[in-house]
Amino acid sequence: MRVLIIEDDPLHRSFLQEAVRAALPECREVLEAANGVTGEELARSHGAEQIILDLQMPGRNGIEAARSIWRERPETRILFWSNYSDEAYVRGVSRIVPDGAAYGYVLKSAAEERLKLALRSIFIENQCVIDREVRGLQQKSLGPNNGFSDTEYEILVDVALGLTDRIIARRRNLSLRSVQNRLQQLYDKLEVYHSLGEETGAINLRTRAVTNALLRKLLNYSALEKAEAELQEWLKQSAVDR
Amino acid sequence: MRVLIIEDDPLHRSFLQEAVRAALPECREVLEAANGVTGEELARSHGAEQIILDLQMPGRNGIEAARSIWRERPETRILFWSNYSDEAYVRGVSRIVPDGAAYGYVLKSAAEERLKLALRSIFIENQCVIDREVRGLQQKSLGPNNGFSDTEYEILVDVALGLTDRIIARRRNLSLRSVQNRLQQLYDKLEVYHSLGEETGAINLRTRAVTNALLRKLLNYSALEKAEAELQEWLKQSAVDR
DNA sequence: ATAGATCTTGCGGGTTCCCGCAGGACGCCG
DNA sequence: CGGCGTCCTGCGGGAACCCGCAAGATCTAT
Repeated sequence: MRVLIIEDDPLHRSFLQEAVRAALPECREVLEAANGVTGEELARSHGAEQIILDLQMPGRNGIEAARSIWRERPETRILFWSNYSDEAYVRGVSRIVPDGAAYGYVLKSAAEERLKLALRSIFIENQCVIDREVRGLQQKSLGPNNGFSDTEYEILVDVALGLTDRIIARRRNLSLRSVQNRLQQLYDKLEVYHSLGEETGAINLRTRAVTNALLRKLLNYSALEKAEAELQEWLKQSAVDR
Repeated sequence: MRVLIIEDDPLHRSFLQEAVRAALPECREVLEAANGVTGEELARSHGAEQIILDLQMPGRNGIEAARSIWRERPETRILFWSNYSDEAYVRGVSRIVPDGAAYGYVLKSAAEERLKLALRSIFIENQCVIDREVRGLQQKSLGPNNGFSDTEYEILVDVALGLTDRIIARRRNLSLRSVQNRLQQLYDKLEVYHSLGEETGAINLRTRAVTNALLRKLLNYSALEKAEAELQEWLKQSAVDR
């Protein structure tokens, strides 16, 4: 067996190296990469089947790397190893995991023992291991009760990117009014109205919705970065269409 | 000599412990805290005069901790030890450092040797040590040429918090039109107009300004968090006034 | 199949935003 | 002192936003 570690922090990298050697004695080689780009290259050139992946890295982040790795070999087993359980990350991961793939999500704050257990479960038993805390988020956020549906999330992102209602309508193939309806749902769910004092009209709903989403970690830097890239792509595309 | 380490990541904590012991043999005791709150308590109860402080921590973050520590004992020597050189952090630190205080800002990605040198310079020689990269940011961002003046930054924050022009005017003691003038400067400096395709009117200037600021790390989570707290404070205050 | 819930769309209006224009206040310098 | 640049301020108008109302469309369930 061979394991690839993609992690930018050298301390965490050597810690992972250590943990892998201890938990997986059958592992005969451990590769290391310090960022997303070289990580992908290594994964491709060595045909890595077991990967430990940090989500937050400068440049190409973990989610992008995972997506392109899984696109080539969906059976790759990936353990996400992250500092945070931001809803933006959790959502991003859920969105890209292929059907039936074995993966894991363990927080860096977890005890070393948990990490080792997760390593064996995923890489040997081929089972999913999701940190309890992350699991809770998944259920809450993906259930339609309290959380945000995919379409609502799309609109939220569009608003955050600074698109006009009209452009959002064009991009998502909706009428202007429908976009505004969805916006109202958003304002409701994000509790934009109560976020300031009771001064009516004291608030710009649009930007406040975005910062509320940021404050509750529904959005974060890497989500914005990714969304921005997709938007630029779409802009090029739609310029051609017209 | 006694050194206090405030850092949430256990790996980095023990690494710092090690580095301090190696670089400062005259240090007879090293205290550790895993978050801002207990860090402040330890600093107070032990009268710590040398502190190594992580900026990004859950809950009470490094900037808040530093501010309250420096408020009590401005002669405390603090080494900021951070993953990032976001302009938001750099600006936040510059804003709170007392006159003549010795402090340092070293990135976690720096070589171990740099860290040790910085430790000696700050804690023994009482000299400031600012990472080159951070230094560059400081000069660029605080000079009025290319960067943002304090008043512009204030307005940017207010916009990000979702305040209306009218409320911003009231908060900053300006007329409505002045606020809007400043907004136009902001849109200009943040290059809001060119951030999308040349489609005129395709863009909501207000929210786009915020995300542009986020994307270039002029704002980040902890800056928003802090600004939100100050806003709530002001809301209470102004409710009393009225 | 019929009723009810949910989603979409159009219309209309009140409000806020964005900004050009122009007048006034203040400091600087020859 | 008279010009000049910079900032603050008011006015006005076009555009975008927020949202109540109401008529279709779609889907579900009994």
